[in-house]
Amino acid sequence: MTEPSRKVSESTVRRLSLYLWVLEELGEAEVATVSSEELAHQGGTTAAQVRKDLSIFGSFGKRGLGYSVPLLSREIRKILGLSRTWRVALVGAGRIGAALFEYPNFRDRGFEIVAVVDTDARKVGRLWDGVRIRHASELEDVLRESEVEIAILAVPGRAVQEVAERVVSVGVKALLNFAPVQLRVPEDVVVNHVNMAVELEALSYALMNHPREDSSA
Amino acid sequence: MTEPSRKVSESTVRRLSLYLWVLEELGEAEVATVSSEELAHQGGTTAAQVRKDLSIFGSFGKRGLGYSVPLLSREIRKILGLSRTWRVALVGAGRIGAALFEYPNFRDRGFEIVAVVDTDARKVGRLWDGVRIRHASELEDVLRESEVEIAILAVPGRAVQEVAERVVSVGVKALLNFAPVQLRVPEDVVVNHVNMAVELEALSYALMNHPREDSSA
DNA sequence: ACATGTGAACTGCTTCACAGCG
DNA sequence: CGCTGTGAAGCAGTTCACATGT
Repeated sequence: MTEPSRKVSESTVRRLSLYLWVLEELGEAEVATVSSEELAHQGGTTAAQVRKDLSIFGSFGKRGLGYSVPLLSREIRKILGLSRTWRVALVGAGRIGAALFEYPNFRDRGFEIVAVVDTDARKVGRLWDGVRIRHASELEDVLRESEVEIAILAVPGRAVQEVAERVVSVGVKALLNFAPVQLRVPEDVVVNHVNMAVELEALSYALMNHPREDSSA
Repeated sequence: MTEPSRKVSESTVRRLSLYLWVLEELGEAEVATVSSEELAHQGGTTAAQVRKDLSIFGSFGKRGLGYSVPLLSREIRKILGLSRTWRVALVGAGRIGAALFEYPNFRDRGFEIVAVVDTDARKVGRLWDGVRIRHASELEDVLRESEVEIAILAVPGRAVQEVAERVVSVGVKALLNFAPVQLRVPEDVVVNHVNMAVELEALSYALMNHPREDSSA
């Protein structure tokens, strides 16, 4: 069973993804079985949380024993929708785009980049590992031809809202946005953000408010 | 006043960072004043949330009017600790590292990359915009010499825990980790993660469970 | 009149603690 | 006996609604 018994929170989904990383590492190390305790430790959370997260989708463990590593891996893959391949477009072939394209974990996890577009005429026509870079003016055609399901937006902030609208206009329902801009999209489109500036600024805040090892003592 | 009156949540900090992006855009457009309503709209949240977030740190608005764009920008910069410069090291000069180095928003926001290290002997010695790439074996020395406060870890997953420990050993208290691995660090060290795989997998989950526009009707 | 600032209500995530089962 | 699975309790973050101030 992989039918959630209740509404699933965003954070639960993210943790499942983390558990999967841990499980695959354990799998490579030929570990057969793992406790919620151990999974929690390596995944940066608590044992109770692990059990709660998993229990939403079913009972995958054996009492007194723990979870079978290969079985739980398989179940989480199913839950997250990673037992199929997703067709992904990369919009923007700049530095970030290039880095993403090379990121080995994407393909391993079933995300196949089937289309790349850019505005830079010098890049258009080049082959990136078998994928020909097309011009951004053809964006809609490319997305349709390649039957793209997920678009990664790696374009400058000022361009991203317009790009998002064009992507959405051809029926793409999932976006991963790297620009530091909040996208406005229709309700039925899911957007996730990777905002490195926000993460750095959160660090800045933390440093400010946790002055090194206290000097008042 | 920028003293928080109460415990500040992680999410509040992240939203402040987003508000700041919006405010700076408004500032460039010469907008003088903005309501919580408008800030919320552009920042992807609600008006009440905006007011709550800001009220933790003080009263920056004028009733009946809204918030002064330049004033609020300045206040949020102060709150987030962006009125000073942070000395940042980039550990790992691969694709992701290169992309980060070029990311213009970092420098604009006061994050200055003052050191770069890599394990690849061919890269060592090269100058990246005035910063010489040093060998990873010298990591600790480099961090000390350059008085690094924040380390960006852009190294492969299998290496990142060891790198983190070395970075922490010389007193760096803030890490931004790009590897899909949960880091174990001492309590007084802050770690933020940028995990593109997790974001993509969350999209996958969302797509699975929100089949396009329902076919049962 | 209008938009902020905020206590109070609400919602939902996390933690606890233990019953259930291998 | 050990570890999972889970209702119940606790807590944190969000939303509501209005008093406050300009």
